[in-house]
Amino acid sequence: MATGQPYTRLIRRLESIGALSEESRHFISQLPMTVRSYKTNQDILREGDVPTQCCLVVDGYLCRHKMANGSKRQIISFHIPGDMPDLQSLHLTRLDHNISTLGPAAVAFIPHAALREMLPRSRELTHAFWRETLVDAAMFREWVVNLGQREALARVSHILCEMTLRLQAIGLAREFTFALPWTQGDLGDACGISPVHVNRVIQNLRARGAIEWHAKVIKILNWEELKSIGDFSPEYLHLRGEHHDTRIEAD
Amino acid sequence: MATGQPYTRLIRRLESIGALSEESRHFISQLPMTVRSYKTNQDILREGDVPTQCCLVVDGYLCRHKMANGSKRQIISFHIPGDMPDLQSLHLTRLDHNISTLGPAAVAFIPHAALREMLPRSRELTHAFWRETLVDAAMFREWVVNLGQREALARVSHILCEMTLRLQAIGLAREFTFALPWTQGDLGDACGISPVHVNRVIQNLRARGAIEWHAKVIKILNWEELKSIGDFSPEYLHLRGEHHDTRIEAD
DNA sequence: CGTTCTATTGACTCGATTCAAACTAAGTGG
DNA sequence: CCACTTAGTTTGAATCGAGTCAATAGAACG
Repeated sequence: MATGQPYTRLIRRLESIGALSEESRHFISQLPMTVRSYKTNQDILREGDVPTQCCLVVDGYLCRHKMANGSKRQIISFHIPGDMPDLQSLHLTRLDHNISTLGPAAVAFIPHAALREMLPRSRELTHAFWRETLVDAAMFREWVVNLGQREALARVSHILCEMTLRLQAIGLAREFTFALPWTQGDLGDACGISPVHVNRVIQNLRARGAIEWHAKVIKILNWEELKSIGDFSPEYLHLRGEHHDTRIEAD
Repeated sequence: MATGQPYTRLIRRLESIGALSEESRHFISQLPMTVRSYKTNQDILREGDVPTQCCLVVDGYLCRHKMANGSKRQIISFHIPGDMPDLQSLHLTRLDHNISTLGPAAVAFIPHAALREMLPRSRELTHAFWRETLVDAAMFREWVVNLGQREALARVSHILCEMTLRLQAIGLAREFTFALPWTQGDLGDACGISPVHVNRVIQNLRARGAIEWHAKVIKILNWEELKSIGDFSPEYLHLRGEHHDTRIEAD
């Protein structure tokens, strides 16, 4: 996994949903960034915080989560390199959820001031960043559908499908195999099911020959079946290119 | 329910999350709008559509929803006067969900062209509209928590709390009483529970003396208890003003 | 005034949770 | 490098929240 410069990650992500001009890429490469490393399950931001900088995932996985009833954790989104999980803090001062690592991760921080100075100068980048937050919202909508209307087996399959395409879009999931440092408990908190049941679901998927998952590496053995079990259609990801019926060609 | 001009609704909504200058209010009042009336359960936009205008709720309720497994409907958000449920269409060309009425409604349409011309001229309005879409996303996040971590009684209570505050914020829910043209089935599609179970939950809330609901009018009898049952905290709505522990003063 | 949609109630079933225990992998310190 | 500790995975049994099916009652509509 070549680390690359933080801004390379960001450019690649922004380009996965829309074209960027040479000028925009230059603007981004000029943004000041401070990179920091985190261990597993470390909080990066907490509910109620008032951030003065935005974070950008460079390596590893982050998640956003909220607590319900004081103790139950709901994971709201997963974030991969190139994502800016708190872009919203540019316009909403107080954070309404937590941001933490899942597994070790590297995160870059960009001061709000730098972004606020850059955006008015580039309509294309304003557009791109705004759209980034809108795609974020689109994923939440699908997450709502996932939790509200699908049973456990489909929920888990759906999330695995989403991760596959998102990782492929930034070049981190060749051949349908990728690192996934989540515990089964994490996945349960994302799907709204108990860790015990996650385990049963995963064994079901293994028995069907749909996936292989061992030592924090997952391999999708039967993409079509996983999509079908998970009732998955990729339109909501608003990725560029066609329908992504199969991403095999996206080597 | 005084109808008022469409732009009055919009200004009021935008001001419920942040201040607007005189100039901004003027810009908005100059936007071209075409108002149309709809009956109950009419589609305004469908998944896959490529809108060329944004819609603004003037009167009544809209909802956004997606289908899962081809037949199950998940309602993703409710929209009240002043909301612009497809603001995102400014930057995401293809709609990934449906927008329909719940009960009769009046909707104003604003051409994308007019908004695209206005926004670059006003940093405040770009900020305000962007923030509007971010608050939208914040409500989705809470919706995810609601579906993922709370049981049926709490889910329903939580949504009723949310509607109360949102309606109060635009002056449509004095004294904790307001019109709600949803069927129990609609509410079930929003909470991810069956219509039969919605009925049982409502009767439970009635028996506790928490609400009264009859003839499409709901009255919150015990706000504190409803909040407590629904595990409700209003921060995610990002409304202006303090903590909204009680909104009685917001006459 | 019948047609249709919505609300209500009861009985049965099922997916998922909880509790508990066993097992395995991973990490720490001596 | 092993012994100990801790975190994560796996399995089974009992229980429960919610769904489904079905039938009835009531409200709204033309």
